[in-house]
Amino acid sequence: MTKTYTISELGREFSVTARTIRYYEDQGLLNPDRNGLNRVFSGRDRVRLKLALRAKRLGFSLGEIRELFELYDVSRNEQHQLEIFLAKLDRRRVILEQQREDIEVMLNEIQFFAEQCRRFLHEQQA
Amino acid sequence: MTKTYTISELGREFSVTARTIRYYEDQGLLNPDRNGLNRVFSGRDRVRLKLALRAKRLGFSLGEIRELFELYDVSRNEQHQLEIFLAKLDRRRVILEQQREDIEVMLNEIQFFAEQCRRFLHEQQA
DNA sequence: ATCCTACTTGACGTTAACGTAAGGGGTATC
DNA sequence: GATACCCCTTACGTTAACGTCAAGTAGGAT
Repeated sequence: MTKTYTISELGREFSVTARTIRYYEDQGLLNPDRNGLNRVFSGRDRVRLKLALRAKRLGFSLGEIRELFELYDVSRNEQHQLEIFLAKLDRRRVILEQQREDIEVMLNEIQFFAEQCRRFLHEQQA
Repeated sequence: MTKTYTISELGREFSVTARTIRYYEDQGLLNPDRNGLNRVFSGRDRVRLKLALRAKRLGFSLGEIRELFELYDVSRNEQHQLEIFLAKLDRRRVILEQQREDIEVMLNEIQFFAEQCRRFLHEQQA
């Protein structure tokens, strides 16, 4: 008996609504079992939801996320598939590295600007 | 005579359509001058467009970007404004650091998985 | 004069990612 | 047996960020 989850349990854990989770199932990101009508989510579903939400924070669309999941599942088959997958991974790696650089720049800007603000506040008090 | 730009020049430089640039003006991110009907963009507009696009890549909405621009402009006034601004900066910093962590995790996963794929491909060839 | 090109202003269309409301089933608790 | 939850499906509504015409203007080149 591996652990299972209800829709509201997962919603609470990851701060998303049931609607969102149903939508993700609809889009092929999750594959819960059923107990009658009720969804029964596995640990695998939970991991996938977690991965999906992280990817979303990084600007992946749900379609892209599903693609990655599918490739992840299927890619143990054909060499050609693997090579395509590697290329996709590489393209995404480039984007991520660009994003990382963006973040560095922005964090620096924020810090610099916050510094300026604090200095200004100190001058006012003197 | 400081340098100016047409809408298509900026579009070319940053790989966005004229529609996008007009939309950004509409949303208060850019303030081009006019020569008759035609927009004339300043270096300041160009910088703002660049900043806006970077922020967008990081998941800022256009509304948030405008807010930051406005605060950046106005915040030299009141202390209270500055403090609010600092708080906003801090909230965004937390989000950015979360994103940075997400990216690190994802880049590691990608590298690990790519490694697996390559190993698999080598086995196939042997 | 006309043609080309770049620019303009509407205004309606589109997509993703949900929100929300309506109507209903199952169970356990008072 | 009514109340209270939790769950379900169906289906229409919403928002952001543009795309995509249509119709018109303004300036040079031929």
